[in-house]
Amino acid sequence: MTSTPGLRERKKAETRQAVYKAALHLIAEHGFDNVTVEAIADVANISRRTFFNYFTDKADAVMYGEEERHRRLLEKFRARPASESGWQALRHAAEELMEEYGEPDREWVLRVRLARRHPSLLARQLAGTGALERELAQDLAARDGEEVLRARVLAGAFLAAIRIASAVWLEEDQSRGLTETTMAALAELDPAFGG
Amino acid sequence: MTSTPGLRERKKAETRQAVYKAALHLIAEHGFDNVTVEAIADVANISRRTFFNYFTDKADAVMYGEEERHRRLLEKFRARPASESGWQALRHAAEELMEEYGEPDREWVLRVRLARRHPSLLARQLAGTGALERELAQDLAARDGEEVLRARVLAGAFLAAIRIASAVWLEEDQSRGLTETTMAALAELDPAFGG
DNA sequence: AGAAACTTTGCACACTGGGCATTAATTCCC
DNA sequence: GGGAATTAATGCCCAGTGTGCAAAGTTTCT
Repeated sequence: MTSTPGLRERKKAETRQAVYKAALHLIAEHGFDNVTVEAIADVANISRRTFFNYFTDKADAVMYGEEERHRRLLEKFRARPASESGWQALRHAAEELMEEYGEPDREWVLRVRLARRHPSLLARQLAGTGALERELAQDLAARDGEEVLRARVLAGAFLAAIRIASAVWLEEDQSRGLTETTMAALAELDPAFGG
Repeated sequence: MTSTPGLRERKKAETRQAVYKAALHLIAEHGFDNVTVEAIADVANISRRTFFNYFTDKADAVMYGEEERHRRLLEKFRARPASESGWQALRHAAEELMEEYGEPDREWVLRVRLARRHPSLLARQLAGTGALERELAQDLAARDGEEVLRARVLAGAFLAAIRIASAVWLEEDQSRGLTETTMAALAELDPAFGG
């Protein structure tokens, strides 16, 4: 796994990470509209111009963490044994993901809170989910030889469920753990896609 | 239905409509990035500054049609008899909606195509769906006395299904009609939410 | 080491979004 | 009907955005 990504690649990854963190924390503290790209670039030690080599805009930078999370989910899903149905694999992957990060991943909480309050962040978040939906659907179709339509509905419903579980947990009901709430949301779909 | 909305209100509605159509058609023809707000305002016979009194940005203007569609869906859903389950009411509302506009509502097709190609439009579209999801969930919870979590998952899965059906129909498979495809997508969820 | 490949940066520029003050239109009420 | 009050449209201004381009700086390859 730790082959040679090359110095260049490594530096790029570090910079991207630095910009993301700068964006997230600055914006969490001062509000989306009160932070300029320049301020973010500053904290990340790059020029304003370079910021735009990494991200298309502020929203993109703040929501980069979601992308990473999506990549992890996809990896975990793909690593599930072929004996599981697509739906089971998704459920297990989601479970693993939440165990991997601590229950409340602090950065994730920040992102979700910000998205809740700022339309352009919400939009970015949902757009990212849309991309993930397609990838999952493609894999699902390959895995079970499902119909395209069913595979996409399955992926879409799955992502809707985990997104909603997060929202409900975060803003309404933390009496249960996040994992528990998520599993409960997914359970609602079991009858349709097979437990 | 044609009570007195007042001249002022009527004019505002007309202007909004004019701006929306100008935005949609200009952008459909020249591409999102090749149309300035000024150009849109120009066609709609208002000043650039006034444009921003109606919409926050270009994406907002182009996607206004979706908002209207959402309002219609919500109305139809609310008008369904209380004897139907929430899920049934949603299905019937969706069916009615598609009958009301012609099978392929030309503006809708334009919007979906544009959204497919331009990230910021896609984001806007999905954000709009998110808002609708909340409203539906609230109504659903009131209707059946469902759990909040279940109501939201139901609404989320429903919207995912119709969105996906549209996408699949539009870009992959027009051998069936759009309505048929949508109903097929919803049918995948029947086992979870009751036919 | 030196050439090739790639990245960062500064600069310029058209466009954006919104605050503020002014002008124009509609509504309200006598 | 007409003048005051409300609300919308506009122009001006300005900080901020996103991107093309070319120069300068790094890393990679041999």
